[in-house]
Amino acid sequence: MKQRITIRDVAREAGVSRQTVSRVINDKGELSPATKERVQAVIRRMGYRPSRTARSLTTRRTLTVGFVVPTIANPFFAELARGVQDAGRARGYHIFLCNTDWDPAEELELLHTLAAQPVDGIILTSSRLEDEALQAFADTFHPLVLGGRLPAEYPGIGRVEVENDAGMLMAVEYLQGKGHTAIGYLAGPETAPTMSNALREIGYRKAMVACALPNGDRWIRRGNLTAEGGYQAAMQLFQAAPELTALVAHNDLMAIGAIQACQEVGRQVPDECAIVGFNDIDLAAMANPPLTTIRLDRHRFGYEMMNLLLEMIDNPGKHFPAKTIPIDGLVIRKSG
Amino acid sequence: MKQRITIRDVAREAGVSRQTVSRVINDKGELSPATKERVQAVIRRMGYRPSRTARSLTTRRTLTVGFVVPTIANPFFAELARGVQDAGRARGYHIFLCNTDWDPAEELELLHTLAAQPVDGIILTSSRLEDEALQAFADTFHPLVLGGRLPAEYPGIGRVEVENDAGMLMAVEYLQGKGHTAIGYLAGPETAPTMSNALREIGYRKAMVACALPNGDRWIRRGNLTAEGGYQAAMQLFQAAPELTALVAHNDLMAIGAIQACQEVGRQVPDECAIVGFNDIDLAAMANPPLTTIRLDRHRFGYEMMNLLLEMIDNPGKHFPAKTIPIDGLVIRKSG
DNA sequence: CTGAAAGCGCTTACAG
DNA sequence: CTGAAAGCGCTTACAG
Repeated sequence: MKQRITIRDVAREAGVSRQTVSRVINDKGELSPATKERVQAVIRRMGYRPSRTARSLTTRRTLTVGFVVPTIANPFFAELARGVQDAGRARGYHIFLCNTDWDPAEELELLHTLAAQPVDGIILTSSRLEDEALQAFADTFHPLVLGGRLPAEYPGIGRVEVENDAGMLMAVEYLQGKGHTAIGYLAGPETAPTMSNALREIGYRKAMVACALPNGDRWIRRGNLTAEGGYQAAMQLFQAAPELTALVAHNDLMAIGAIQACQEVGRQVPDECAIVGFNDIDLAAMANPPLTTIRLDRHRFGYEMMNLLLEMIDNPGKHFPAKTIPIDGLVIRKSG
Repeated sequence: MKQRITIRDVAREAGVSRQTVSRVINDKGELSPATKERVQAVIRRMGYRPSRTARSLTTRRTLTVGFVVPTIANPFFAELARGVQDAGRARGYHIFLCNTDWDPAEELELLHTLAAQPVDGIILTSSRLEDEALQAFADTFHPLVLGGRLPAEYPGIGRVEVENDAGMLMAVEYLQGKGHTAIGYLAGPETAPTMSNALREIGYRKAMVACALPNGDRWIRRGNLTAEGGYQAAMQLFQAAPELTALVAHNDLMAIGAIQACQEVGRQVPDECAIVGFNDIDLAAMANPPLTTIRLDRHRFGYEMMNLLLEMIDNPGKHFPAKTIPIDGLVIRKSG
């Protein structure tokens, strides 16, 4: 790398002190227009860019946040990431991307690494950590924003939740309206009750009860939150509960896998098995048949998480209530 | 945030100088086992973690690299990102994720921002920048690794390319073997000849010539590199060239969109229109019908880019030849 | 085997 | 409106 141009070089060249240069790059304090302009000209000419590292050391701000997801290869989290970045960009924030692969131990390790990085804050989605572990971490580092799960309030932890119950109710009511009574559920792996998988599954169970539909564990099968996982869970369900005429999936990827499973066992979608997804990822419209799904604005979700984090960074110690991302409604396409 | 524990605190607590603490955390220089152990105990007890920022300022290493993609919402780039991260993890490297949305101006701005960040190196995929702009940037900052495009060799620029020609030849030969002679191409947006879109399109054209098949612009339509883009390009092609019996797509997402288009115009896949994708993203197997596609190991691609970058970081000034990621072959499923 | 000094490139009070 | 001094938390030579 070439010899770095520092604030000292600019100062010498412009015939001012380093603080003056600092003032013009930060647009802070009173400056005579003349010197300001002169310094700016020198900066442009020399191609000077202040070192973020040096700046971070004194300001204790890194303009960097950690964004932790199970896996960025899942389009849902990728779309979330875009929202996070867009919200951060205006403030000059950069994003450290981290994947946990759903492993709680890995997740905890990552959090500590990020804290030492250091970052100004962390957005943690679909955490698999127990509430106690999260709180212990928050005691040593904050702000921390949790996306998609909803533990008890705790200082230093911001929460952004999804209206899972409302979404699931929409899905089940819609299917019931179409005459379905045996509606199964493709669930994610089993987790503690405040984690996102569980939250959505609870939504399904509540919805079945609210619609006075028979329900219980026998119409639920678990799988990874991928198309492959949905395929396998659906295959098991067809075996165990052939009476099912409709399936609601934890997410669109699993729903796409379920379509695949129907194809394989010779069930026509939607006539012999209706399928409803959740999230409405970009790909949902391109499934075959196109997916009927509950729409959640992923970009907005990411955007709100980042905005909350930024507010927490700007107002240390202040408490913010949990934010809720509304369901945008049911998008009716061809699968159900 | 709590009061930071610094090397000074540890030194005082352990009754040694700061340099000694520095030596034990970096495992560098001679230390008596006794002091080493004592200092380590204090570090553990106090929960000390060295500040990366401070360390970066003196070492001029940030253990951070920039990873620039058109959009992480495309699963191909997301899978690449996993490979990059996995290669970096062992060395303690973190990844700054950046999206350009295919905009060259945005891309250039991002590169400069990353350089000022600063990062130890940058991986740039599917760059839309002209060779001159890339070289001018490399003059001020390196190492830089380019993925998927292949400009002339240039100091400070590492290159990792994909065997587009071989892949396209496989696809076309396979289709020809199935009796197809009218094989269309779903291309990405038009770009300069060294950019990835163009490279793959050239591969298709060469393959058609090599197979002595009729070809030319009339069997090519462009679209965005998304399922939606593939859908639209395919619709145009069905209109303009109904004689086509097979379609090769720039990537799997576009191929999935093409299946959608077939569905819409009532063409059976693969009987009335065979479709072959490229990359074999995770989702390809879950398309309906499952996608026949050219397999490229995305994880390996990402991994190799990061490894090359790491080698360049470790050996400044040294020149490395372009790496080539081989095609893993044709994966025959149901769409073609 | 261990320590004192200087410095990385900035910003933050404090003067004037 | 502008500058001199100190400091952020480390590491890098240099001594001894």
